[in-house]
Amino acid sequence: MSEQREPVTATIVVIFAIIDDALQVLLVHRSAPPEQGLWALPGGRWDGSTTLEEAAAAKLIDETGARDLYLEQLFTASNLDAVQAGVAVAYFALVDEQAVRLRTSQEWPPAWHRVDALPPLAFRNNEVIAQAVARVRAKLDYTNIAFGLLPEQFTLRELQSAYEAILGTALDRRNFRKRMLQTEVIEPTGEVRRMGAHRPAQLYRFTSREPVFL
Amino acid sequence: MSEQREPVTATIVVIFAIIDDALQVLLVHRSAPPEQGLWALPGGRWDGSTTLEEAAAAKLIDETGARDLYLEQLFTASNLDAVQAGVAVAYFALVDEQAVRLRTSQEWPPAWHRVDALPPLAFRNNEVIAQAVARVRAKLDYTNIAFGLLPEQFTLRELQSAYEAILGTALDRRNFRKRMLQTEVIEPTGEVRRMGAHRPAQLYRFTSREPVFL
DNA sequence: TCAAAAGTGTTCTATCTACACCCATGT
DNA sequence: ACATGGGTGTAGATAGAACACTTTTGA
Repeated sequence: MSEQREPVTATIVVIFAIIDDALQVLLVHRSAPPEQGLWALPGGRWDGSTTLEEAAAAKLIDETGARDLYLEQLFTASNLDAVQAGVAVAYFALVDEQAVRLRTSQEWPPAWHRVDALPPLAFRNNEVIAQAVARVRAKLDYTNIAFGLLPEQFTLRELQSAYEAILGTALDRRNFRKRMLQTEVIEPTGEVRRMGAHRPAQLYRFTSREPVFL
Repeated sequence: MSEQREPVTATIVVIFAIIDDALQVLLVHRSAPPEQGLWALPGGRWDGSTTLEEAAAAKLIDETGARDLYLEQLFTASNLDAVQAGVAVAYFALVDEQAVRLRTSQEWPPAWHRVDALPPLAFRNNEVIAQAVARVRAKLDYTNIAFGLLPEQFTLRELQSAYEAILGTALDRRNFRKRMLQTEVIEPTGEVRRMGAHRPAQLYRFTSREPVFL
């Protein structure tokens, strides 16, 4: 019998933001083997000194500089890379791009990539991202998770653009407004935003910034 | 700095069956510390020589003797027990009670317990089971996963009883039949079952025994 | 006064819910 | 013939989808 090393545990995080009216994901450049030179999801070894969720949150804050973000576990995969036995616990996160400050020190800094135009990815990160996108799309329908993607105050148009970017389909303005208000996902703040030569837009906030099922 | 041991990885399985018109879960008795004497979900260390899913499936077959079962990953928890750092990857499974042969050799053999009347459980297995029940309930509505709980052929009444046992609510016979047939989840086999002094019941099968979304 | 985005209601359609009677069989 | 569970259709309510014009502003 050969000596068995204990399998390693890692966390990886799919970080989403809406940028240029598109759903984008944060990728880092691998500067060392394995899979050197490819883009990959941020992640790292877990040493057991925190909970998994705390480790994922720490990674997220490390990459984005932002706090109070939406973070949810996706699934756990074994043997994502063939180098050594282990599990990777995948999370996904939703961040407001305006609250993010990426690290820029390295030669290849982390960068946003549209989910519909991903570069070649390390390991099987394509599948992880695909699952994450599917989960977010599904949850848009029956939860308020969009709060993770938007600032404290926003116009209905901005909220609808976020939905459309994620779902990849156009939505009817009137029906969208009706649903958001009837389900009490959002409420008007009373303030308006003046932007350009047209009627000012009412500003809204999420009635709750905790996850809520509709 | 203290020496860090690599965190351990374990799989645990919530095995469901419909027994006596109730949703029941398979528990094993802990004969050694920690949590000695309590009931717990079956599970064990993962050594990395297989995929996680294979390890969970092996545990399931080991406990039930049945194959071709429905198995799905639930979530991964860290630090479920306080003894050593580690992660537990939880799965849930749906089995047809008629296909199960439990091990009976031990003094305290594995046993079925109704999910609405669980004994004191080791670790935080209550939470794991609660999550599994919630997942199964939700998926009954928009998938065909009930195929995991039923034999090849069954009457509509048996299928409905399974749904009612899981959801904990009564369903309308006519609407239930309509939905099952319209969505093509099941189809009549042409055979009937004679049971007692009344009209024989048509037998049905699932149109697919692979997971399908409706 | 014009351009540009914000704001607003109604009709139609599809889906879900509620509900009661006849049918086939064994004893 | 009777008791038992199996089988079936319709009407009302609800939720979702489609759709066009008026308002407010800055230039």
